[in-house]
Formats: sequence, C-alpha cells, structure tokens
Amino acid sequence: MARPAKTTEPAAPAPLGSFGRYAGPATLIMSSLAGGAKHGYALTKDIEALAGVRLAPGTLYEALARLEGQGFIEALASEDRRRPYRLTAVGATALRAHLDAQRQVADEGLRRLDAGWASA
Amino acid sequence: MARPAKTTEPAAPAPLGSFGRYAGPATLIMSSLAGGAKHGYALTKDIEALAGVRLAPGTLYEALARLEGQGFIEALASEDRRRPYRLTAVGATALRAHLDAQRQVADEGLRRLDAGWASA
DNA sequence: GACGGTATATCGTCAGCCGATATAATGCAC
DNA sequence: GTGCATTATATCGGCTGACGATATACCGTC
Repeated sequence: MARPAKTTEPAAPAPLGSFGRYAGPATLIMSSLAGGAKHGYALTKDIEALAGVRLAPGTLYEALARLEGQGFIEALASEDRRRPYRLTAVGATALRAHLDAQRQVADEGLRRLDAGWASA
Repeated sequence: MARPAKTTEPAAPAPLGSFGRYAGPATLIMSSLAGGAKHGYALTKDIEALAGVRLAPGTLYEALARLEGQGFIEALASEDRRRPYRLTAVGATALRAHLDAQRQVADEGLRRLDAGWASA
C-alpha cells in the first residue's frame, strides 16, 4: 500500500484531477495552445488559471515531447531560453474532436445527475 | 507506442481515448451510474454507447473496487451472479464537480479553437 | 552576491490502464 | 441434451505515463 492516509477521505471538492490521475495533461496543454503559441512555463501558468491544475514539470515536458512526436504540436524557433510550441492543424482537428466528445459525455452525465440518480 | 502508424493521419475522428490514456474510466463509470444502478457488464455496454469507449475488464473491475474504496460508489446486494453498484451521495457530489470542471475546460478549449488558433 | 522568480530537462517511483486468461452460469439452437 | 455464444466477474503481467525530486541556468533587484 503506497497510499499514506487517503483511503477514506471524501471531503475533497473534487476539481479536475481528484479522480485518481486526471490524465488530461495532453488535453490541457493543447487546449491552452489553442489560444496561441506558448512555451512550457507559460503553459503551466495558463493551465493553472484555466483549470486549476498545476502540472508537475515532469508531466509537462514529457507530454510536450510526446505530443510533438505525435505531430499534434510543433516547436517554434526558440528566441531566448524559451521553447515555444504551437498547435498543428492535425492537433487542432484532434483536439476539437476530443473536446467535443468530452463535453458530450460531461453533458450527459450532468443530465443524468439532474434527472435524479437516487430515485429508482 | 500502441498506435501502429498514425503519426500524420488527421482522418481519425479521435473519440474519447485517442489522447494517450484517457484515464477517464472512473468518470465514465460514475457518469453511467448516474443514470441508475448497474452491474459491471452492463456498465461496459452503457459506456460504449455513451462514449464509444470499450473498457477492458481489468480496467473496469479494478476501477470499481477503487471507487468503492473511496466511497464514491457502493455495492448492492447481488441477486444472481451480478454485482450491481450504485452512486453514493458523496460520489454524486464529486461527479458533478468533476463534470462541471471538465465541461468548462472543454468549452474554453473549443472557444479558443473557434477564435482561430492559426491567426497570429 | 544572495535571493526569488523564470525556464527547461531528466530520473526514479508508482498508479493505474490494458489485454490475456480463467472460470462459470445462462440461453438457445439444433 | 449437447454445443456454442453470450453474459458475467476476477486476476495477473506488462507497460505507459503522471508525479515529485532534483539539477541547471538565466534574470532582476535588493
């Protein structure tokens, strides 16, 4: 058991990220880049404002490398010590489809919750 | 890489799950349960219809056990060989918060995409 | 010249997703 | 009443990827 003392704590308000590992770093990064090219550190800040999630540096730069390898984002010429990234057309298309699906699921879940999950 | 040869193919409709690991099994399971108590196998089917994602059995039953341990869902008395689960009040609250946040991020991402990511 | 913020990179650990596999009860076709 | 697909749950091994720690270095300012 690696879990120190978290087995029975329901009190958390569960923002994005509370359900085990959120595993949305890629989605968050690309959603942020949809607003314009940014370098890694700026992404961290924007994502924190956008979703209230602070990505660990390892998570961020590893995800960046992975996304670039997948052709979803591309690195721009680095002016100073910053390495800006930009969404590719392929990435934009994939992001849109992903976000559409995600919103659809969220809407349906919310609809079901509002319909009264405790009735039955 | 589990993906065979898809580095530059925008044709894929990118359903939920194309961004590496979707890591939403918990969200999908709870969203499904928001529509009423279900047993594992029924969840698989409902989630497939709901999100186009087929959860592997390992993923499903392990996530079920984890969610029960977290107090988000609870097992009902099993009638035959089925083990139905139901959302708890805590689970419903957590799910709503999570889904709200997720939809908000999706909306903002889509807004940015529509505003023209390729301008600048 | 020390401190704090900006900025990127890499490593070890571990959670958790996935496919394979096992098991068994049910339904139905024949 | 045997054979087979479907329903149903459970567990194991492998691997991906998230995370925190750590390292490095530049910058401004005090």
